Amino acid sequence: MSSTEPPVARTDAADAERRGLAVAAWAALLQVHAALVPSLDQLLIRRTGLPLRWYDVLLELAAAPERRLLMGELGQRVVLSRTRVSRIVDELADAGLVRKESNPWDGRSSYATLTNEGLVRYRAAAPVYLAGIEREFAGSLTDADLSAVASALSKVLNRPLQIEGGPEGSNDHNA
Amino acid sequence: MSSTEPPVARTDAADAERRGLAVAAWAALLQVHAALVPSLDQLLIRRTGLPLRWYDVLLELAAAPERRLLMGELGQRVVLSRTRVSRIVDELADAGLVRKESNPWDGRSSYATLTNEGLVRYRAAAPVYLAGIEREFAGSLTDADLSAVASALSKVLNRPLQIEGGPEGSNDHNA
DNA sequence: GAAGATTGACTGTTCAATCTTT
DNA sequence: AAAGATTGAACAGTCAATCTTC
Repeated sequence: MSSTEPPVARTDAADAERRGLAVAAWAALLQVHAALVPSLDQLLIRRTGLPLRWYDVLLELAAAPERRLLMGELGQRVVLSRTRVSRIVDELADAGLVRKESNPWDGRSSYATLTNEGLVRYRAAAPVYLAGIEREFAGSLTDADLSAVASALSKVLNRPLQIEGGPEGSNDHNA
Repeated sequence: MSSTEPPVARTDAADAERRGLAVAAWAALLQVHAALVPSLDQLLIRRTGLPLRWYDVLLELAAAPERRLLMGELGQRVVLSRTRVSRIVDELADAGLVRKESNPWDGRSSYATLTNEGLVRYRAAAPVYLAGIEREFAGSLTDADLSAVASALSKVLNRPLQIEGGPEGSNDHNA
């Protein structure tokens, strides 16, 4: 197994330091997420009546070409399972913020289309959410901090999915 | 860095750019979390039988003075609600990895104590988790990236909780 | 039979009410 | 009555099975 290792072995000390750095960064990410997501969710609900899961969907629809997307496309953009998209769009349709329309060219798929009221509600919520991000997250950080975080985390995302090699079990947790 | 605020009001253009940076960093954090947490959770379950929520609790107990913590302390360290700590510790007790003991000096509170088996299982799981973090997260990043992420996100955490000023509603979402 | 989507049952989390001890 | 913790009911999210259309 020499191919994935540096040409010269790292020292144990360097390895330990590297691991400490990795854990510190990952732990901080988890804690920030755990602290801020519920807080921003509550903020949005209090001030706009929209929970975060609704906001995310409305955001994608508002940015889409005809203000509509196929359910599958929508799921990909919001990083949601098919099941969850289905359920959330149902909630939004009940609330009148989204309309479900069939696709005339392919009867299997269907569109989620933003209604006028949905657009109004989204536009009212956007500045609240942005202000929340600034207040709870970005407010503590310099522009350089923000750039560093964005660029580092983007690298993580743009990496081809790591598949674990091994005999046991399947790992299509994202299927 | 004489102050965290600019001496003169920012221009609209600078504001917009700042907001874009903040949103990009926040969005990247959410996406990394959404992609990696389920993946690491599955990895841990497949290879060690411990779900991530168990691992987090075992980690804190293993690092604690007598390998035990009051339920409340435990909740604070893992960033979990009282209810959830209670439920997870029950699961761990059923599995024999933790023991619940009463506090002789204060009958209201109770300790969660790591059992020998719990310690063994934790020690077996730790390298799996660390390797997962390196492979899925840190592997894409330089040491400088990791330091920048850890330092920036720590600033967010160490900031005194932001309380929203305003007449409406309470905001004790973390009570 | 595969793709797109939905449904029912199950697991996990949260909210409000409760119990006990201080 | 306040602090520490737990419980039951409601809610959200996931997994496997299903339905329809291609």
